[in-house]
Amino acid sequence: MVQQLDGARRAPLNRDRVLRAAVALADHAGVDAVSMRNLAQELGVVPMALYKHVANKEELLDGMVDVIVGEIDPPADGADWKSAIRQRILSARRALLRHPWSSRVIESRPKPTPVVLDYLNSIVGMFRAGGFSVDLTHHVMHALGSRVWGFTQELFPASPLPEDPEVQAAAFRELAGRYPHIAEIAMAAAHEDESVVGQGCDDDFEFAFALDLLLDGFETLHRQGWTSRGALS
Amino acid sequence: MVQQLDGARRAPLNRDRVLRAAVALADHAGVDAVSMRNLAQELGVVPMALYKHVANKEELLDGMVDVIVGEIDPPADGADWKSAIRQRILSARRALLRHPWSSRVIESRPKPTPVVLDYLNSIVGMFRAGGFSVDLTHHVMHALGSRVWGFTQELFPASPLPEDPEVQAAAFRELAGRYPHIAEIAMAAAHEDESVVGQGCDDDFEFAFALDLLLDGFETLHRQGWTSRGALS
DNA sequence: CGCGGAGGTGTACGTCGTACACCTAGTGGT
DNA sequence: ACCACTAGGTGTACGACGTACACCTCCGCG
Repeated sequence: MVQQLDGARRAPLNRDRVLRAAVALADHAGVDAVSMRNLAQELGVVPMALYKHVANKEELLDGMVDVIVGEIDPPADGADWKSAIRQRILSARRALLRHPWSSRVIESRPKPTPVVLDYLNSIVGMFRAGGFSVDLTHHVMHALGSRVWGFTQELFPASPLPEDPEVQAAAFRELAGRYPHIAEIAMAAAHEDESVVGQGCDDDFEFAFALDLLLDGFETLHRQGWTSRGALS
Repeated sequence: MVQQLDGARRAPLNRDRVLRAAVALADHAGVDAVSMRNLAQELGVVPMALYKHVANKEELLDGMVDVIVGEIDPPADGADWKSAIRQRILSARRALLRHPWSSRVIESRPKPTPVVLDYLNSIVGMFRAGGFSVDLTHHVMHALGSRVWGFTQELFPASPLPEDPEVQAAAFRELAGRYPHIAEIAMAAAHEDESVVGQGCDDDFEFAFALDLLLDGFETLHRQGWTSRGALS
């Protein structure tokens, strides 16, 4: 029988438990709270114990990304390339949004893990299966950039609006004075979701807008038999 | 007269000198080397002295971004919206590339400084001056994302290739085995610049490719009188 | 003359990642 | 039955880091 003489003996750690705990910690306490020390405490273990399962903190972060990538749905087969890729990327986006810290972490990784490469490889494959030339596929992947992950950098990182409508109005007046054009489009966003100065933009809409713009562009180029030869200066 | 009794008395620091020194330090030693301690040493001063000119490290980083944004050319007037914006963004890109660390730092800033808002405001204004509706301009800015700054996230962060061609070939064979689609497009990139396995991609080409794809898309929507009303589900 | 403030100093604290030596319990070989 | 080996967990320690706080030292102004 399993020995548990002196109280409940902890099941031994393993890489997977460490990574999942790290993800959970980041989810509910923010990614900044993910220090080796905090994480160890969360697991009821001394900090150095973690190093038996991950080489160092960088590898821990890589592993956390892998966990998120693991949540992305597999490709839907039977669909045309465009909607298949669209669905897949939107699935990636859903995974990312479940873990708001993950886009920042993904950006920060200096080199892709095998799991990441698998994902990218499969996206590339979907373009190829759709009949895209190697050449076009290459450039198209670049054009997608971080959007393959389902996110775009926020230009205005959505600072939470002040509660007091008085203060809010004042802040807005100042904005309008100094940055009239920004104020104008901020207004438009607010009107769209019919609140006074709403929660800002509908991020999902913005994402889909940009994604579809790109995919449509890709489709056109593909149909035209675009090659980089013709485009080079 | 200026006192300099005991040897050359250092000219007093000021915010600007601090920021410029920080940029210079990041340029030649990498952004990770920009610690308050290192920076202070570079300026021949004790770490805490910096806090008389910058509130804290976050503000220092903000200031460094401002320095870079200050290097972006002002809008070229007299041109149509499309080429004016194109030029401006490519100028931003040139500024960024002069300081390779800056895209990472820009990404990391939680809220935009006035200088950044000025830049964004002026880009928005350029779309508006081109006749874009407030509505379309808004979405178009989102679609641009980090590309207004002149960068896209690198999906494959360009790890320096190993010197030894033997090792290089082996690495490539493994890549080809596990990630055939990626290998394929990597090959294509290599062929384009006609080296065996070249320095990888022509980033400038990739950037312009994606930027123009977007700008063309924007133009089409603009001409069609696109509004978000019609696009909503 | 004196005093206030701008600018620079020195010390100290808490946090971080992690190197290194150590311990411990369970396993396989003989 | 023994012992060596090892995977996993511990404890201590070091050198970064950002920065709070008390202090000093001038300069210019009244």
